[in-house]
Amino acid sequence: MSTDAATARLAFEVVKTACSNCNLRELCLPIGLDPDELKKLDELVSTRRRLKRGDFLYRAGQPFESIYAVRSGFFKTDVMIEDGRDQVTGFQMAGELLGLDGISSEVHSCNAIALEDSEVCAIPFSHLESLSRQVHMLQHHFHKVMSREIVRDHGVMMLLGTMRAEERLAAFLLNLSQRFKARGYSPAEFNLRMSRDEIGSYLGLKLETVSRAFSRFQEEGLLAVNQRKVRILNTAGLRKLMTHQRS
Amino acid sequence: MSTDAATARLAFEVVKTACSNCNLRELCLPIGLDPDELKKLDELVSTRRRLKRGDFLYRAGQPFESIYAVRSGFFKTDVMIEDGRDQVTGFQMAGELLGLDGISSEVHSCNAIALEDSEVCAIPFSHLESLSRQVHMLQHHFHKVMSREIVRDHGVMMLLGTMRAEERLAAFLLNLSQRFKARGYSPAEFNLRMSRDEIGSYLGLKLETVSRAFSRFQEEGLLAVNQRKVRILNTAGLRKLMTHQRS
DNA sequence: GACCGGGGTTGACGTGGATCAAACGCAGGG
DNA sequence: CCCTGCGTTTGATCCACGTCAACCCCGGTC
Repeated sequence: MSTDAATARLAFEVVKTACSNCNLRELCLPIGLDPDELKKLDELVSTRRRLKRGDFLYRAGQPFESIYAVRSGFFKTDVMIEDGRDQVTGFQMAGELLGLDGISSEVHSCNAIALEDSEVCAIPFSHLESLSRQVHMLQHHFHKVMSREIVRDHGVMMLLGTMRAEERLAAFLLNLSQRFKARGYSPAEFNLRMSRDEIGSYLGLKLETVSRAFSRFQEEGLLAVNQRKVRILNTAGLRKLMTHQRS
Repeated sequence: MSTDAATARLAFEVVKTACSNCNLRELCLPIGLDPDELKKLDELVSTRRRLKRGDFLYRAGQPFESIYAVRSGFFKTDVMIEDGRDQVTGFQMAGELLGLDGISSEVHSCNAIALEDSEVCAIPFSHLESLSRQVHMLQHHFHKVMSREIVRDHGVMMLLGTMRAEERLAAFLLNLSQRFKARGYSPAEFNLRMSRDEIGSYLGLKLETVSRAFSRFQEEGLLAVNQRKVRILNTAGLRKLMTHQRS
């Protein structure tokens, strides 16, 4: 490879991947960093990966090296046990991190799969650790992100352990809505990137139950559904349903 | 307070709380630290707290300042929603950390309650962050601990989302057994520190269902139960049951 | 030793969601 | 244009677990 070509390619990538001009920086790792610190982070986040719908970002069992920030697109993560049963553990959208599960054993413990054409920034974990030794804000923010993931998981445990089908779906939809909103999209109208089956797996329900709950919400005027297109008509109604004491 | 008395008390506490001579150090934060680094950690872990059965270590909503290492005893953590439903999110025993959920919002997001008389080491979080900027192994190990918590939560999601009652209980008992074993206790015979109701809350089941599952295991010769005393008679049988394809 | 209370067990019955099955609708391909 | 296939919807039936209720067991108290 000629030096010129290499330089050009490099320059191109650096511009493209710079956290400092990424419009997700307020949602992603760089929160609260000053321009100087941001520049250091830019150096760290050097590689990008494009994935097509259905591609695996990583698989359970593969060695862990990097965590990934979703730059665009949509992912799911799932875990599997020997007998073939699997559980979707989360859906990730722009600005969210993937791969934190791999730190503990240096091997990924779940699969991460693109639900639509997507792009991620790879962040070599050892570099992240060494940079976060220098940049306090980065260190602290990274800890917050991991902690937030734990809190989120507790919420899912609550949902799976104590809520009934319609409450689960309502909670799920409100959560999606709020995350779309945080990214500047309409909180009321969006396209689901996942199938009924994937929603069911996440919520601990069968796809038929998910479908029926959607139909019921529609009958009750809470939302309009057509395949994967969802429009929320009554947010308060959903929220009320979610916290509704059983009978 | 006289200087002598203060010194004496201090010396006493330092000895008592020193990670360097704690027999849990291979299970807890100090893993892999050299003697020099251990000494720094000793300085950090300055305060201990004793709790009686039923005491709250912290409550949801309280400001987060420290994480806690269980030195002896047994805890549960739970989250609650407005309508009063609650979900036990975990049980913690010696060497395990409590409070990681509080990092994300600087407020605890769950309750931590002692299930028996217990003792914890408080680790001021800001100090931990600054020490882990100096001691790479500590930093790395702390990240592993947080990640392990995430992986554990995914396991619970799997359990709640896809397993049936007896599979859940089997998984729960095997997990406890393995953790007792790691601490030098018998993996086959132990006392449950939690009630049927608390087990049920953790496993997403009602207490009657838990009780029935225990009885069934006993009938099948998998274990001997008497109130909270459990003896596992057939580990392989439990393990097989756990992964048993439904139908 | 009688009483009491809280956790645990067991039984009878009800029900929410799983399962099984059929049909629909939309996208892609010939 | 029709055919094909997959994801979704809807209906009928089933069953695992929840609910309700009685009873038991054990430890603590007077």
